[in-house]
Amino acid sequence: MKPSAPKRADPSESEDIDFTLIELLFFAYRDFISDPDAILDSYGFGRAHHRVLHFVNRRPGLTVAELLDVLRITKQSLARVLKQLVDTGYVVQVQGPRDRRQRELYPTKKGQALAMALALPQSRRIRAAIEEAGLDDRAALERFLRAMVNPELRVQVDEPSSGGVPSGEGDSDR
Amino acid sequence: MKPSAPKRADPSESEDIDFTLIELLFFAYRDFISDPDAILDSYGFGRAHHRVLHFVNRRPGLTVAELLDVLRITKQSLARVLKQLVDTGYVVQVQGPRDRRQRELYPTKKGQALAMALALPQSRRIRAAIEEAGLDDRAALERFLRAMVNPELRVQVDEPSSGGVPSGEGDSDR
DNA sequence: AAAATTATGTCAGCCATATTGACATAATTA
DNA sequence: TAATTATGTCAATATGGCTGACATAATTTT
Repeated sequence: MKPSAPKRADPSESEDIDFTLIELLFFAYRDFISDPDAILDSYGFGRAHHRVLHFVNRRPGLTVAELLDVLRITKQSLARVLKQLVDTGYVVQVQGPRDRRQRELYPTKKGQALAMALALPQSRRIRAAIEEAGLDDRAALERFLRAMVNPELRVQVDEPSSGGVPSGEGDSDR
Repeated sequence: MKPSAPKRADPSESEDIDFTLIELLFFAYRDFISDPDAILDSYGFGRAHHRVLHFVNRRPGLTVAELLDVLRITKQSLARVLKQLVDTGYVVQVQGPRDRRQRELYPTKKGQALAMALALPQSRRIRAAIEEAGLDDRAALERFLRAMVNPELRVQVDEPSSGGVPSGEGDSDR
């Protein structure tokens, strides 16, 4: 234990700032999304499409409102990318069974395939990093990341796929 | 050990994808940057300003070219935000001592203060998450994040503050 | 010394993604 | 029937990226 750091007029109560981890998070996340970015480019898609496709694939059958809630973007921002994904046959919208105003979103086979292709390099990067770091306690990493999320939003983090597969799914005409 | 997962036509070689950590990284990083975002708003700055100020503060005296290299953006993208930071007195540019074409970038007191204010909530979030997760091996987390970065770029990760403080620094008129 | 290269700055324009506010339609609930 | 809700859409705006071109000053090469 160090004999109490040199007294100085710090921000707040002379609290040390963890610049190292702040910076590492920046670099790590940037490279983490660079993998799918390259793939998306060749499809004419961007990160926004990735996010939408990811969550539609992970939580098939979620409604537009739920998706907006998870992504925390506005309806208008979603509209453009969602429309493109639907038009190009990666996502289908089916009328909600109980509430016919709702549109449940499902990935098509094509959508699932792309979602997988995008996730694969990310997953590999994570796996390789865990191994390289000799991080034997994977659960601890998961707990840490979960704890980084705002408490109010942790519900979303814990609810993966919600339901089954829709009836008509094969392809989309609209 | 499970008796080999059910055979299926997976991507590549039936590799399991770690959707959980992929998603957690998304949520964690989003909330991680939400803290400074709120502060930046009140200054009329955005994330781009944050990144510039962060690295100028961390590596005082770096040149424009070095900054571009770290941020991996173009000169034109940097120009806008850097100009604003200089004009509003958060960053100063001093002519390079050896090579007078270069502009060394330094934070002013004001700039240091803002950099600190932005880093503080992020650092606190990290600290709280480490504690909450009971992550006793902080070094392992650091190794993991470092391993997430592309090997070619890890040099940058490891080189913190490079030099001393410039001569005239107190404030800026231009 | 002249020529080539380098570091920086700047202009003009484009794209992706986000925002707000307003309004329309259909379906559900009160 | 009236109010509310879920979704979609229009118009306008902001931010932060991009490319390409070009200018200036300083350094390095020839």
